[in-house]
Amino acid sequence: MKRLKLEVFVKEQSALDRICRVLAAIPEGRVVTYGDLAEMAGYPRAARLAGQTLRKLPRGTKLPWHRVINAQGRISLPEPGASRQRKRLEHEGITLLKGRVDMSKYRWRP
DNA sequence: TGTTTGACGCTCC
DNA sequence: AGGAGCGCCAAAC
Repeated sequence: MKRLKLEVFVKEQSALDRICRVLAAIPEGRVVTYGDLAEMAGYPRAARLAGQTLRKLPRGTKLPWHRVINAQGRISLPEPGASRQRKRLEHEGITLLKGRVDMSKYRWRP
């Protein structure tokens, strides 16, 4: 908890909290970029923070971490994670041509 | 308190 | 199309 000047108390939220909440809202069969994820979580221009945060997720998480790819439509996660991600994406009907997702088709923007 | 670190992104060329 | 260079920014040291 952090006390602000206006005598108001606000619950402090970590980037992990905020990013996880946005992450959970991404619909099946759609993707977002790291930049999108960060921005939607309230951290504009902090794309790297999104990646740094996803990296901390436990292996067994139910959150759709695999729906986050880079702005070029490519998987950024190094192997062996990349294979797991590609498999999960294809399982949701997201096709990768030449290792790339068609962003004009699958990118989710509320 | 200052530096380093990336599952990044954008602009050249 | 694809790579080099540089900017970005909260976390982790």
